[in-house]
Amino acid sequence: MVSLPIVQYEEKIIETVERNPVVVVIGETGSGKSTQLSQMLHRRGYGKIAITQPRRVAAVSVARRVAHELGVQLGEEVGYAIRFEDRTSHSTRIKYLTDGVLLRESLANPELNEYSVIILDEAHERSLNTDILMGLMRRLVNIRSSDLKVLITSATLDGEKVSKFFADCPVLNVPGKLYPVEVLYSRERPSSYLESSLKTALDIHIREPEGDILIFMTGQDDIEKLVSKLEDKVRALEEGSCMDAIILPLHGSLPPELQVRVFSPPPPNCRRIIVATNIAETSLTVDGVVYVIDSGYVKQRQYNPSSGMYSLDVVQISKVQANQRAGRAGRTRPGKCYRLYPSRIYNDEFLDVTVPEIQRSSLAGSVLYLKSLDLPDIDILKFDFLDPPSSESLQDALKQLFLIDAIDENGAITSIGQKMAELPLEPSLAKTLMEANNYGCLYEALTVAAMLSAETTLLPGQRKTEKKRKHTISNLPDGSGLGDHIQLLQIYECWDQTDFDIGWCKDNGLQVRGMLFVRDVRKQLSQIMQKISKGPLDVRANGKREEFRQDYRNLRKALCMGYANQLAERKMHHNGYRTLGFQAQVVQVHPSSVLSLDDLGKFPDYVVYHELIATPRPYMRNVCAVEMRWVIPIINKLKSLDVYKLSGGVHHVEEEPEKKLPDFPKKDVEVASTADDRESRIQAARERFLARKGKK
DNA sequence: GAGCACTGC
Repeated sequence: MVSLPIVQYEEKIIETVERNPVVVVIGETGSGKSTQLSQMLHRRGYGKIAITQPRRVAAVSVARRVAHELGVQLGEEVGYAIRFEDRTSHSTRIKYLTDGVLLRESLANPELNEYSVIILDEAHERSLNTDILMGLMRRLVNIRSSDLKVLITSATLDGEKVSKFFADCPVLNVPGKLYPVEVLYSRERPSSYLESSLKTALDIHIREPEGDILIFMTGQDDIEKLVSKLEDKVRALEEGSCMDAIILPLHGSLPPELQVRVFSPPPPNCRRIIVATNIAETSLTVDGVVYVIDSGYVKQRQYNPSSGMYSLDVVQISKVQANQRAGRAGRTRPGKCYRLYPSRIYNDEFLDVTVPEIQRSSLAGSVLYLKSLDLPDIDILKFDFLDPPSSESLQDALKQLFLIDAIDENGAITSIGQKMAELPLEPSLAKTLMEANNYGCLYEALTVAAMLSAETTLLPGQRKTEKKRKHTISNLPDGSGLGDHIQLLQIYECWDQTDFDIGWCKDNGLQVRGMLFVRDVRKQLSQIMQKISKGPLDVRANGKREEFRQDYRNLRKALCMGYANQLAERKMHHNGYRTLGFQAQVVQVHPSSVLSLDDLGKFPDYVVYHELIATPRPYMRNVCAVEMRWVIPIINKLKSLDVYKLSGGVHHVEEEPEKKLPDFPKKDVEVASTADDRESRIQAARERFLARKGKK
């Protein structure tokens, strides 16, 4: 422990913290910042210390290590708090928590008086929650100037910017403990990064001394292709010409038991070649890696506020990401990083920092959260944060919130909106629960909301062999033809009837972890509903359920009210739909949907959808049939909407258009926002094209 | 008739 670089800087750090309310600490990998900063401040007698982490596992493992170093029982002086699990007590002085948990805490106590020190760790990852916390911290240090210290840890390329945001606070540099990594660039960008990765990996395997190889690819498809090509080539090598090799895929939808294979060391005289997504960038650390191959690409989910549509695009990584990837080669000894792009691309085209999540997500939930905090001294609409989102994105959020009565026509939060903010759900689902409580179907709505919260983790990732699973398995219910929400409800109820039998999940191809998560979420939502609901609460299944089962009318009505901004109307003579938002989109029901056709081969006239996804064709994922008479009042409300009033009478569009993408190295950023959008769409299309070419 | 980077309250 004494060998950690940060220990030598203790005096300097303490001195700087004593003199300044905010300090930025640049601590590279291996500096020990996550475990040591809190202990230093604790030793100097500061009161309760909160340290946020973007990931649950990190909060738990770092807390465990600190407790061990201090020789105390975990949960006593040192503890952690993550969703569903609070291991702290009255004696806790050092508390590790996920940034989401700290946001929840500040909902109950906006001044966070409990803490003397708040450390936002890994701020350079720019998670949505960390960005919001940074905005709140800027306000908090003014209000609690005498008794609060804030530390923010970040990466080299971002430090000055964060410092500027906090009134030019001091920046301390703490070196990391990485071995040198030699970076090698390609002369030009390869026409196929898959082939290029293959060739580079084989070259390393044949020529270079022992040490594992880590290859960064963009997704499961490419990983599987590369793994099988590598296996062929390695098998074809002449026996005895070089050491053996095992090839391991690593990505998020791999079942956990296959993921952990990368943690067991290879047999002697054998090299491991790990082909991974960016899960290996931060979430999982593979020991023994000496060579890194970096394609320079990543798959990124982005939200388009003008269409309300998500897309998953292959985009170039940022410099911070490239350096993080390279660093994975130098953890145990000096290593090499092969970048499959020229240094010119790195210098001129890569952004310094990954585009923050706040500029890539729908902000309905965040805006509702901030409004519910009721901070008179902060202008939410200016989003006075490190990288403000576009005004278009904010207006989209306001419109959504207005349509579900979370805010009134002047943009002020309503009492129902206040309650919705308490629920750890996106606003549309929170509203669905509130409506369901009125219609006597909260019991079912809780299940639907919980199932949707876990949706992506329910089905296992081996889709090659089980492609048509959803349709071919007959034992799973089909939503009675009414749509995917109803199916999700029915699936959970089947599981409930087996007394939550693990074997039942396995038999039906459902991820056990995912289903257990659903049960936890459901319980949590139920408890919060009990807390915030003053009137009678219908959380237990009671009699009269049978007639309800027929068509789930009330539940579908509640969903319709909750998803008021996610409605679609079928086109006259075919099964395409037109969304009823502000910019009508022509979309299709996703082919995986269980929504059924009527006798004439037609889908229902109206549906609500959980999300729009461009893949690249536009689809509605998770749809539910609703009735026209429920939809009409919503359409009328749509007509009455006045965005100008919602935004508090301020024209934000004209205000600061150049702030939209502050970090793009493009010189011609001062174009109108529509042209700007077009530009980025063209850019995205170009990258998709390149990525497709790479796959061939 | 078709597809899914990674987190998290």
